[in-house]
Amino acid sequence: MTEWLDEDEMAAWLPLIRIVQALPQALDRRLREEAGIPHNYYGMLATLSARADRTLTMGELARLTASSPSRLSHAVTGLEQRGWVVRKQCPEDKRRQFVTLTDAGQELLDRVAPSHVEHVRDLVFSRLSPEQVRQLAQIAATIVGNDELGEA
Amino acid sequence: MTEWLDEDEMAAWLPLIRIVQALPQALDRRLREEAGIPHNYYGMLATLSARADRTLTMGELARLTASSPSRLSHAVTGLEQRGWVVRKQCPEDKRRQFVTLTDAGQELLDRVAPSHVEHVRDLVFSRLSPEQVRQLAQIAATIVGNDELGEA
DNA sequence: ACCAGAAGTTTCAAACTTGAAACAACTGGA
DNA sequence: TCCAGTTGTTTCAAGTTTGAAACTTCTGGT
Repeated sequence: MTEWLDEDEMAAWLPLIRIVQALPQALDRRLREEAGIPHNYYGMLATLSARADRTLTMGELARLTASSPSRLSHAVTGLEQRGWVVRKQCPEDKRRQFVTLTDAGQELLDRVAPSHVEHVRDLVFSRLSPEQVRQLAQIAATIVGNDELGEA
Repeated sequence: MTEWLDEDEMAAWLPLIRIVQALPQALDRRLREEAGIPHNYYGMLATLSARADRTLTMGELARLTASSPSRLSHAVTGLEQRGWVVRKQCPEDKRRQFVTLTDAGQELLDRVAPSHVEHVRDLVFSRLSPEQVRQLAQIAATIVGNDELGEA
């Protein structure tokens, strides 16, 4: 017997499902206008940028950005064509490929990040109390702790 | 001068961005296995099903599911080919099209819904306290209240 | 009644994503 | 050493999403 969602859960689920649908779309649209790339491409660049050497293997980057291998391969091809990342062979294990953020990629991030952050603030944090921000951090961390949603 | 995200906001943002990326993917994959349709197609059927006459216009359905007109048009074409919805002209305003969930569509929902609900519970609610569920409902409703994310 | 503009929907071409299959390189046990 | 199995990545074909442009129908002002 399946247990249905109760009233409180439903009151959380309906707006949450709306958020996971509409939030990435809103971020996507803005980033496409400003940088010509989708939101998760931006996430890939930002993830590389957070590394000391701006470098990760394809597999690590796929895991960190919750991307399928196939999707990441296509994405990196696109980013490489625009000159924002480069691929390099891993000398120790020739199956692997390194991906490195280029200077041009870093410049793109530097240019786009301020407006992106402002957008995030507008969409998510502007109307939440400091208390709610802390609650959200707790809740979101708990949800992400689920194996299927994959720990970053 | 752009204000950067503070520590608490960052602690909320990182897992939240992970959720909006990974949660729809997880729901998608399961629904593709069980029903052969993506998650937002399921959302369209469920939205129609919640109506007394199982009917909405294309525009209303697009708004309720946060879909672009173009995307909805393609989606409804696919759902129509599988026999789960039908289009009908609106007699009062011939620009509009009604979309109605068929019996076959309702049967699909009835068949798939229990496992889908269980999945949602697994991914989101299983580890949250009742208090956190209420907090999440508040927070999510506030975020969805933002105009750009569109009220349902 | 006319007609400019608005509203609702679909079509178009290009881009992105998907799972499965193919491919290449490493690993460990016989 | 050999070779089955595993791991990391790319290719393939099919399906989905996108914004813009096209199309049809309605509305309000003249």
